[in-house]
Amino acid sequence: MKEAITRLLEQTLASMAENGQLPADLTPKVQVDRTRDPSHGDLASNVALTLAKAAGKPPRDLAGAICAALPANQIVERTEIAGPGFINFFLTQDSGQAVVKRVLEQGEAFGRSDAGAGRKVQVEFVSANPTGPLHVGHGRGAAVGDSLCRLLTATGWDAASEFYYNDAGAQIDNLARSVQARCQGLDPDSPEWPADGYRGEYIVDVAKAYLGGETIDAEDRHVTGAGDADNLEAIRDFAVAYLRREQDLDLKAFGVHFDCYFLESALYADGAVEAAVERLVANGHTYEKDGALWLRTTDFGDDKDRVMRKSDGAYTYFVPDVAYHLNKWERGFGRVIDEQGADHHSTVTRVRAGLQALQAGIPEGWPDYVLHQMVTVMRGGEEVKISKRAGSYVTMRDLIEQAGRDATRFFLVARSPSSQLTFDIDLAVSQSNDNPVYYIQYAHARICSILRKLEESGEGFDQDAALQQLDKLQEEHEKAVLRQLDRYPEVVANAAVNAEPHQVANYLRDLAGDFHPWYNAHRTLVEDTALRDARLALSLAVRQVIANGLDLLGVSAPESM
RNA sequence: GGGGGUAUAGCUCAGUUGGAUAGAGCAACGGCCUUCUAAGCCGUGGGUCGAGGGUUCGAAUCCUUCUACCCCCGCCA
Repeated sequence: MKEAITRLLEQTLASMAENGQLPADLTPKVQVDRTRDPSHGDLASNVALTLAKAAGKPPRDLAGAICAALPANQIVERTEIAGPGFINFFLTQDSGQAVVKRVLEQGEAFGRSDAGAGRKVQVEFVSANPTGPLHVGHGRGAAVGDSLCRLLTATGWDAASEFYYNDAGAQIDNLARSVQARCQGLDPDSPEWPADGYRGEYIVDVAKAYLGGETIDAEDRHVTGAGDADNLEAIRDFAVAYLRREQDLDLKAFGVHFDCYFLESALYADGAVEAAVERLVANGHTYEKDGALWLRTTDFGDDKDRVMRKSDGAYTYFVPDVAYHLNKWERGFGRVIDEQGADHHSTVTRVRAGLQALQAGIPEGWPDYVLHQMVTVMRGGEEVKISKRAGSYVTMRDLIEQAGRDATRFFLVARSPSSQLTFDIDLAVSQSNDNPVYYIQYAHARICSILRKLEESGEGFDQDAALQQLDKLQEEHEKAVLRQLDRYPEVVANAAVNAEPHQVANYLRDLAGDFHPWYNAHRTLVEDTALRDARLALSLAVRQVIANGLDLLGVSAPESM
């Protein structure tokens, strides 16, 4: 609807320019906004304000001229000039009610678009090292990243989700040594405990399983514990498989699916890391110093150069990162979004610098990043410090088990990624009824309940007939719901473009907030068949949009609660 | 010291990309269930949008200077 008005205004301005009512060289940016106050109509534009100076007319006069020049159409009932020169559009009843038909006809497709035109995009998220259970921060990444994939798919992108799985490098060695120490009966306070070892209790579980000869069935690997505390290699393989399986279980419980798990070790195995290094050296962006190989990232906007190959011969993590991203580029992902915690912010410049230094034709700002700010966990009114290496933890599994999948997901996705998030466990668990997700799901369940009631009553519902009766929707509550439904496609488009799933969450809250008052004020199953049909049609539309929106967040839409 | 983020009601947070009188939930207070589900609805109170300056018809939103908090600044990831 907003677009229709925008086009109408553009036409009008173009014809005014032809008539000489406006300067011909004007390239007006037509902006149309929804009004906050219904007394200002349905939509409003500020064109008269922005063009006043160029047109050499007072804004209100110009607004009047524009209104007078507006071509005849089916959607605008009348216009008003308000305030300093806003043009307020009051839409015809038909145009406002037509959204019900669109929703019911398009069903699950309502709100989707082809803006992405089938282009490939990859979203990488979570990418936790297999050195411990997933914690709340990973949960936020999972919720945001997964929703982002759904949003991109819904807006016409060919979206693929990916988990970069770091199964090589120093932290894995560290993990193996920690498990070995536990196998040997050491605890983190003993003097022989490895430096920087993982101190968490879960390491004990891994060690017990290894010593007990347990078999681990992870998604991509099956390992049986050798039971030999001296075999560090066997311990490493077992520990990685063990923790990988734990992460699989958590992600599955969270309803998050990955199209691809990418193994860091594969980059070493197929020579991609070496090849990247050679290319960087050949391009002249490296130098040796203090026994290490450095990349001159300062040539590409970094504040200091970075070590690629340590003096012990091993590569720093960012070298495989660069090789990995080159691989993504070569796989044809013209767009890549890396969803990470803000504590990894420093890798952004570094990876981009490395990619530029490869001189592989990769655009400068590639890839995109969505960095979510840190999650603070509160329990018993106190902050719970999360430290993987120290072993203090609030795991994703705890949250899902205690607060439920839907509430946890909603909670983690409902805020702007750039905003720090306080996850109050007591609130999520003990007062879960206060969680807005139930408010939204309840609206869906209520509508389902009405339909069950309708069925019990033996009355029928003819959708085609109902769509002819939409003019019966005259209550203010109903108009509010109609206006809200009309917004949905814009919200989805906006959320996808800005990579902000929380906009969908906010919208659903608003929609439910328009539905519940209507439900309370007016019965749907009334005697008057025409009115009943009209209200049922509107209710079905609300149910559809709630289901569509919740799906974008990975949250279920229950039929009863 | 440098880089990034944030600052909006008692608390947790929105704010449609610069629009009209700044919103929601929770918390507080007062009402509403023999009616399609009360996880709901109706009403009341609550604000120097961190502070100063600037840009313009118009600023919570943009620029600038401060202040406070979070994250990063490793030959860890």
